[in-house]
Amino acid sequence: MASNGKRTRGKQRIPMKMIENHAARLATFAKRKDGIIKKASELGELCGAQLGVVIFSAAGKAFSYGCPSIESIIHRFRNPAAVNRLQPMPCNDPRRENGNGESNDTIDSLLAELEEVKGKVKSLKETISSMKERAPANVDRHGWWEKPDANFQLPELQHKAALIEALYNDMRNHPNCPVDVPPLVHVGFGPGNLQ
Amino acid sequence: MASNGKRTRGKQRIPMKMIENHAARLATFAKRKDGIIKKASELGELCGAQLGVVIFSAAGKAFSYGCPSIESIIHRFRNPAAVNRLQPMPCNDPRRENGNGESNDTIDSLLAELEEVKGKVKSLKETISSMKERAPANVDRHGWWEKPDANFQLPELQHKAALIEALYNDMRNHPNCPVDVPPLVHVGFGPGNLQ
DNA sequence: TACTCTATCGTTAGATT
DNA sequence: CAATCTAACGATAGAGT
Repeated sequence: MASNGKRTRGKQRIPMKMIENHAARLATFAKRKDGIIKKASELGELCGAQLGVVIFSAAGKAFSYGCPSIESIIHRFRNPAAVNRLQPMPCNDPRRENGNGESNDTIDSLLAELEEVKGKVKSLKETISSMKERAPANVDRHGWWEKPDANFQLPELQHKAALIEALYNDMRNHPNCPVDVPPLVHVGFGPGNLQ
Repeated sequence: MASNGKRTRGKQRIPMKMIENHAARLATFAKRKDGIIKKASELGELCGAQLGVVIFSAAGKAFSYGCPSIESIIHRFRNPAAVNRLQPMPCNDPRRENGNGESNDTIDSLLAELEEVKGKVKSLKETISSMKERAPANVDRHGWWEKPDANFQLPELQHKAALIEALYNDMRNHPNCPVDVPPLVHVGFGPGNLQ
């Protein structure tokens, strides 16, 4: 606890040199490795760039990220002549066989690919989390945007209705929305009804 | 100039999809490419990690960063055995089991784990697909369940409204729903209006 | 076109669990 | 230890030059 009233001191500036404390160095490595890989995936998505990142921890563990794949990036980097034939993997490339353009012939590359796929799992989970942001837990047994199933009870229906109303009102109040859209009538679902 | 008194609007959130505007895409590419390379150099410096980044712009120009060099990173990634001699192998590293670095048991278990994680990726992608099932592409720039942003135009709003109406009707017709819930009035959004 | 300037957003250091 | 939580710091979208 900081000496002032705040719960933490927040992010602090650190000198740009090897972090001496072992635990702090490992923690920073894990966070920043994830941060770089996220930035890399965003650059690929936003700008249509192809790029790859390979990171070895101080302990020697390999991590990688590649768009469309780390192997394709290394191959392209090594073969500038092939630069203009980027999107599809060349048909005569032996690595085509596993469909991902990646050769699996060393344990290191397997470990790296494993980390890469685990990273995908993480980012997919983050995607799902952001999709669910408007969804309180009790409505989230399946996902509030789905058709309610037979087990839905009234409180859940009311909650779901409130979320749908919020979406509808987002629409109604949108600047490009025609002015005469009426408010949503919510008899039977409003907080004052059928409690 | 922003409509309020401020000189700029500051950094604004942008959707994580290909930036349509060509100039904006180039500007973002240049900034973010530099940002990633800076982050990479910091990770090397702070944590003693070895890492490399290779980036191809959409136009095909290559950029790279490596610590200690991009070539050494690619070489190490491709030739784990050679580099592993330079650093002590961690005691819990599966590669220790076999002096030649290629235990079939290890490879088999890695392959199995890889398949397992790939299966997770597949099921997560299916989850996301089912979440998006009601979302036609033109409304899906962010995800129709999100609040519409300022760029939404009328046709998208109409489409979004139709989807919200469908949800509302799922509610109304649900067996546990009170019978007196009125139909959603959709003047201004229905297919016959404001086309 | 590339550089500068701000305000805001996303990242992350440090503490806690 | 890995995950979570804050608040501060650093990266950057958009506008201007």
